[in-house]
Amino acid sequence: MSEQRLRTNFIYHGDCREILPTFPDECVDLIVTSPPYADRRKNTYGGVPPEKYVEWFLPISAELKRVLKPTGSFILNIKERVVNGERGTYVIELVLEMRKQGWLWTEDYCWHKKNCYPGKWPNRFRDAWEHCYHFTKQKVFKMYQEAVMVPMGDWAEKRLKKLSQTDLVRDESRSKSGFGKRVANWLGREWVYPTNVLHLATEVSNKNHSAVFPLELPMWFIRLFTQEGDIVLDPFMGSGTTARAALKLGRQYVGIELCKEYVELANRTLQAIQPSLIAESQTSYTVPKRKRK
Amino acid sequence: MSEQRLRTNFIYHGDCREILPTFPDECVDLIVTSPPYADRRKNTYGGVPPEKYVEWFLPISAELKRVLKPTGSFILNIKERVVNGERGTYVIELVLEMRKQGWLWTEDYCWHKKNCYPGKWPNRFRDAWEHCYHFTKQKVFKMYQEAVMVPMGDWAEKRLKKLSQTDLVRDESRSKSGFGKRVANWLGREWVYPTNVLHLATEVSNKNHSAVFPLELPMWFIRLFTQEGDIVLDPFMGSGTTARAALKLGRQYVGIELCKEYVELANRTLQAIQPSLIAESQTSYTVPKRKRK
DNA sequence: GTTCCGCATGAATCGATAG
DNA sequence: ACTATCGATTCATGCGGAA
Repeated sequence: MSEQRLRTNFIYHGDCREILPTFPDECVDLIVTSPPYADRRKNTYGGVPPEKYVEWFLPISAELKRVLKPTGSFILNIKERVVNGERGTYVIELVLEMRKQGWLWTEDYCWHKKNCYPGKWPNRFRDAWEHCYHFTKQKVFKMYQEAVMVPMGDWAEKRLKKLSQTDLVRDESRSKSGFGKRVANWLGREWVYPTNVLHLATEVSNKNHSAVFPLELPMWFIRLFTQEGDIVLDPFMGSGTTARAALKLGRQYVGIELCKEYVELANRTLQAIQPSLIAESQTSYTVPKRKRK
Repeated sequence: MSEQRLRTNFIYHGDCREILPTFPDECVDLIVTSPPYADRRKNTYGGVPPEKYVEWFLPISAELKRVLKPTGSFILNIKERVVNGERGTYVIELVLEMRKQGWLWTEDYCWHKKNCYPGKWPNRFRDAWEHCYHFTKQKVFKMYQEAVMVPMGDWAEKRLKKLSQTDLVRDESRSKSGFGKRVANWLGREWVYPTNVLHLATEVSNKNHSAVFPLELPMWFIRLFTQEGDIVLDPFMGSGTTARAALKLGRQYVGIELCKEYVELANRTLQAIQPSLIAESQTSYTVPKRKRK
């Protein structure tokens, strides 16, 4: 390719292993994704077996590292699948290998799924949590902690209800810098910082798509690691949850999705939210390779 | 040693690397422990640095595997320390190495610490969860799921308060098997199985000694993996929480603790709970090596 | 006896300072 | 430069004393 280009507010249709190399270096502020788990979603992705998972993912994480800005963050939502009665080790092996690639494993956020998948087994209970690994390129990165402050007391329970009613689009469109801090001041000391455990219910919504993560999950990380106008990438977009979250928060999204039906579904959903933004995506900027400073 | 012997309802004073080899093969039903985290508790333990942690622990886990019954379980409570701005990898490396030893990594329970340590940093939030790795020797092991059933509705929130007030000593001394189910019948309420996420607050009360994990934590696993009279081992006993939990639930405990003050503290606490049992420990059985059936 | 408030106390982590 | 120590930050909990 002669030059690398990034379309924002756009969903690429294709394999991220082929699409990502067409992106410029250091062009996105945040990556949030939930890749297909080992052996899952066989219909849509090759159904990577657990023993091949690390090998399959490493070239992708290398590209992700290239396209992420130095101060950016990469949130990887993943969980060890049960393989033959044991938790698979591919996830922790992946973490070790990504560190060898130069990623810093900064944190492991715990997503507690309040309503987890039902079932009963003789040797385990229902799995109600997943990792959200936080990788960065540098020890110093952008983090806007005030944007996710929560009411004093029971963050776990109360946050969701308050959030899903008011906090979504409107509050974000005011003056941005120091937004959270100002709220904190207004309310006195009623607001505290959250912990690294997120309590969110999965969305039971669409039947055709496997239940992926709830809108609140990418929203939380987008608030935490980006400012308005920043670019959020999801290389395994699925039905477009990350894009929806970015749009609602006034950020730009970039999605990649292999399955055409998902691309179309996501585009329809996004169009319904903000038609104008989607139209703009046709005119997004290009970045010549090696010309960047 | 000519014969290997196990004292139950007894706390050994010494290094578990030396004590464990004096135990017979396959003599305990459950191991629950929270070893000193890398570089923590320097005063009482050697303060194993992160890079030596795996090497230090592996001989211990090998002995633990030897003394555990084939149908038994090993619960390892541990958390990755932040080392130089990154999460340390010694924990996940340990998991990989223990599998090479023959352990099966059956599950990773998540302990959500409702009251985590305070603090504010530019790159992370407060750490509010820890691993409780569940290792077994076989794919089929003993698990009494009914013993930890919880009332339908909000297990997370309600369980703790109810438990800590009544559920402790008295309820345990009735007939044990099918405990949860029977209660369900009595009360005519809906009981469900829990998930693999435990919501428990740490105990801040004890002043002299670091609070380690709350009594509820070992109690939950002891209910889940043992029956009355079974033997529970904690090779890093600390102030005796695991022993207290075992005693309250009518199980036998075996503790090992390096620090003499902890041994004495634990013995005082246990004596206060049930003097007769402790006295009995002087007459516990011995098991000649190779003579067991 | 309740309820309410103040206070000490953590298996923490970072950044600055000192050796 | 690299390591060891110390101060600052922060909040859920359970206690004791007070209303």
